[in-house]
This record gives sequence, C-alpha cells and structure tokens, in this order.
Amino acid sequence: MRWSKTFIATLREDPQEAEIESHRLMLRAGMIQKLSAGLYTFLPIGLKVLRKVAAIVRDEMDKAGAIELRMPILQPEQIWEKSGRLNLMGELMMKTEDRNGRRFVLGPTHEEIITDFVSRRIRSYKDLPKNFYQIQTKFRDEIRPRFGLIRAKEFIMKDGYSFSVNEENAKVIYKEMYEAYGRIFSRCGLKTEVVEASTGVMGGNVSHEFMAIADTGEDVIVSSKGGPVANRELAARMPGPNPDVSEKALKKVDTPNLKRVEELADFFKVSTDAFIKTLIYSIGEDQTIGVLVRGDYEINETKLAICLGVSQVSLACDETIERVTGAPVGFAGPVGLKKLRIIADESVRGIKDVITGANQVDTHYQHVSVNRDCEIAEYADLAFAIPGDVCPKTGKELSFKRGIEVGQVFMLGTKYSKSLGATFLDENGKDKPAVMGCYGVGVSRTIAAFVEQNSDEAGITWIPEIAPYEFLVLPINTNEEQVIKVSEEIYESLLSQNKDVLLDDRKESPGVKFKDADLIGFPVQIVIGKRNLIEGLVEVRLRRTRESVKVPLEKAIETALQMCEKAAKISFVK
RNA sequence: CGGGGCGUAGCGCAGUUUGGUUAGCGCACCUGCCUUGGGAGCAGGGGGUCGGAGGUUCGAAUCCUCUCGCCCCGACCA
Repeated sequence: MRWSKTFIATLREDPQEAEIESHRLMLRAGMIQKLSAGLYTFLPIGLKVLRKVAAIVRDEMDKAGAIELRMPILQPEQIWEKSGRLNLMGELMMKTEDRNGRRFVLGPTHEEIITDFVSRRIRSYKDLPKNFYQIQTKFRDEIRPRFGLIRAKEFIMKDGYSFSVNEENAKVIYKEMYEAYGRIFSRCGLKTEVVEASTGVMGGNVSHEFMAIADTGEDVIVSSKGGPVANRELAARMPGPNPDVSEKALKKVDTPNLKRVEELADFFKVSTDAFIKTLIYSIGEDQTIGVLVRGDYEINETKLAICLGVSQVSLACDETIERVTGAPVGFAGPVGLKKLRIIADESVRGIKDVITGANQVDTHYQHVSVNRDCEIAEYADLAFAIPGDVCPKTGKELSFKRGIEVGQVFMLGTKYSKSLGATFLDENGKDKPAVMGCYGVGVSRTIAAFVEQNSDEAGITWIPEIAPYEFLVLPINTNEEQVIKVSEEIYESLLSQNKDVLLDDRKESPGVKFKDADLIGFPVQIVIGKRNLIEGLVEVRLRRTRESVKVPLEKAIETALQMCEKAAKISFVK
C-alpha cells in the first residue's frame, strides 16, 4: 500500500480527552476516531490491526475445533425473559423497539440466541459436542464508558459457546479453550495472567479470566507466592489477628450526624480499624441479614452471595434498616441486634475495644468487645483483600497488581440449556439438557491492552503479527530521482513476496515522516536517503529496539526480512 | 445517578472575572517560492451561527435561565 492511496491521519498534539497511554496513542496514530462517548470509528490502520487480531483468534479457534457462525445483533426481548436475564442484566442492555412496538435488545452477549439455535437444530447425542463462535460487535450500556477501546458502548468480541453431552466432556472443551486463549494472547504479544474469576451474570460455577497486566487496568489481581491467583472479587484472604488489648466498659457516646467511618474516626481520633461496620443486606424477597466487617475493610458482595448460596445480594433500603435496627441509616451495630441473623467477616473475630453503631439515632457504642457484647454465630471471609492480608492456603502475604480483562472462560452447566430447552436424546433415548461453556475475547480491547503494554515516548511498538503494516519503506529525499527509484524497487520487491508493506510516498520533510513512522510504530522501517545511497547503502531499522543497520542496497530486502523475524521474537513489555 | 471540570476554526488553547470596534494565537489546511536525515523557512490566503434555545441590555463569547454534549472522581460502604 502507498501512503498516498490509503488514509492515515496522525495528530501532532495529544487529544484532550485521552487519559491513558493506549487511548492517547491510538487517537494520535490515527487508528480510531471518537464519535461519542464509548463509540469509535476504526480508521484504515486501526481496522487493519483489528483484522489481524481477529485472524489470530479465528485461526486458534478453528484449530481448537470451534465452528464459526454469525447470529443477529438485534434480538427480541422475550428470549431474555425466558432465560431470566432481562432483569439481571438490567440497565446494561441497550434496548429499542420496532415500528409495531415490539421490543428488542442489542446483544451484549449471545448465550440466549445460541442456546435457542441449538435447541432447534440439535436432537441427538450424536450431534454433540459442538462448539460455536462468532466475531461480532457487542453493545453494552456501560455506567461509564472510558479509556477509549477499553470500556466502550460498542466493541468487537469473539464469543463462543460449547455444548456437551456431559460435564466431563464440557471440562475437556473448557480446557481446550483455555489453552487456545493462552496461545491467542501470546501470539498477540500480550503479557497476561490467568486468574480465578467470578461468574457474575453469566452464571455457572467455574471461570477464569485472562488479564493483560497493566497499571491502568480496572481489575485487581490478587496472588501470593505459590498460592492461587484470583480476581479481587473472588480472592480468598485472611486478615491478620486483632490486637489483644484490654477490655473496657461499654459506653454510649453521642455522635450527632456522624455516620461514615471516616467521619467517626476523625471524631474519636482513632484509625478506621477500630470500628465494626454493620451493613444490612436484603436477600431475595423478604430475608434480611446483618453483615459485620472491620472498619478498614469493604464487604465483597460476590463473596457474601456465594457464602449465602444466593445469586445476588443488595443493601437493604432505608425503611428496612430502620425497621430491623430501630435506628436510621448510619447507626446500626451488632450489640443487642438479637432478632437478626448476623454473619461476620473474619476481621471481626475476637476484636476488642472497638466502636459500633448503637441502633439508636446519633449514638455509637465505644469499647465494644465482640465476644463479650455480641452474639455472632457465623464467621466467613466476606471482605475484599487489602495489603497486609495473607492467603489462607499458603499463609503468605498477598500481593496485588492491576490488569485489563481481555478474555474470560466459563463453565455454564445447564442453566441456559434448561431454561431455553437445548436438550438432546442420549443413547438410552432419554432427554437431557446440554452442558454448556462460554468463552469470550475482547478483540478491540486486546488491541488497546497491547498498546498499553507496548509503547515508548515516540509511540506504539507493534510486533509484526498485529502491526498495521510489517514494513515501512521510507524515502527521505523525495526530490531525488534515485531515492524514489530505489524506494519503489524495494517496495515492489516486498509486495511481490506478499509482504505487508507500506510506502511513504508523501512529499513531506524527513522529520514528519520519521515522527509518523515511530508514532504509528511500523516494526521494520527501511530508510532510503540520498546520503547513504551515494555509498550504495540503505538503512534498516527495528522499531522496538531502536536498533539500526546500514546495509548494501542489494541486501536491503534480506536484512529487512531478518529484522522482521527478529521483531517477532522480541518480547518487550514495559 | 451524585460530585467536580470543560464546550470558542480540523486539533491544542487565550479571551469570559470587569458586556463595547471587524473574536485572537499556535499547529493543521490552500497558493507560491525555498528547503530535504528527526514535526523547516518566507510571503499570501481560506476557514467561526463562540455547543444549542430563550432572556437581560443601546450592545452578549462575556450576565441570567433552561438544555445538550464531553472529560474526571465516586456510586447504596452505614
């Protein structure tokens, strides 16, 4: 491709809206253009990268035995009612209706649709297992779209769904997908870690997330030496023991309008770990429960829900809190809260001399000792891990890092096949629901994650496999006939070998061309200049390492190809 | 949804506090000359309903009201 024949529009200045590196560089390099919050146009070179990543995904999926198809983005709302997810997904779904008032959603994921499809087309155990996938635009009405392609309203996703005759085979496919995912991200040049993950609105029992390690990531990965690696939502943790202080007599203190732990800590001049927070949760229609946690921890609702064996928990409304505690919101406490089921986080075990709400307006108790003053029957790990906590399995201190979720795999069981009737007849003629798995790759997000991990002060540092072009032929003295001639020859020669090459045929000054080349980040750059050409030399550069060699003209292609191979092998992660 | 910030040329910004000629600057863009190893130089030029609507005023980018959009932080944390 010639620069003049495609459309490449770089920006000289940082766009004001871009907060993180990947967003900034993708805008500046002219890969994407914002239409509106969370909505982006892929410009030609952005699209080219997208296609390359999609091709890798396709290749690995096909090799792993998955079958590509394509399902509608526009989906009738009823099918989501049928699976029970219309309410569960709630506001996350973009909704619309047709001229007759029939209600539709724009697919945020396709479990319902694929399961419906399978229910219509698969009858026998002989047709199974099957593993379908598609690469398609997905829509999610995010609370707050941000960071460019990382959290968008509309994004490209590979979603796959497997159907097995039994749990055992479902596990086999799950493992195959898990391994294929590892290969996909490694071929895309991403440094990822696999973490145990919560199944969230998808349901099912086992799930792993593929996290691209990045400080700007929105997810927190918790691990310890030799122990499990898990998403913060799921990571088991054990708080350090509470200090063995002497008990003091319980005392009521007036705390007018002081509700938040931070405000109270200020008032009592103690740190936040000298409190017990009491949260009132509603479970299902009519159950209410009190949950205790030390003041410096936060309740992890995922853990709480798992502990209670329910799919969701939510904080009780103000009226409920008043009814069960006898005090307005902000003054709940475990002392004397006898009628309510109480469950406490491990951080509360044996704690002495702390402050809690007194179940009375504008009042708190001081010098509470749980074993003396409260009746707590149940303890569990219910809070998010914080630095200083240890892994319950290894006893080692937990460490934390951030990641961008680029893929997730789930074992779904029969949740969807049962509700949507995806059943088959087994060898004995018995009707059984298929055992499902589902597997997602954020294709557009993968690109952003790559840029997040692979850039320097000049721009993006692509690996050849997903670069917009592998080779850039860069003539710098555009009014020298010989320079043009040689550049054209090198360009044509690479083209004739089916290489992915771009010729910068613009009549721009050298500085402009070099800056653009490095900003977009073409992995191998062949620079043809008058000065070197007099000595019969051209320069071949490797973007990632900034290394550069001058070689005789006749060796240019050979050297460029070698450089490209080398570029593919360099793992260069910030 | 709550809080904060911002909308002035394609991009980045000044001007708004204290209303007053024809709304500026840099980059980009167009024409010509010149230049060619790291975002050159000179000369000339085009481009704005100052996010939108309404109001106050002799007069509004500037003041008031409403509204739309964008960015950041936080989202039941007792």
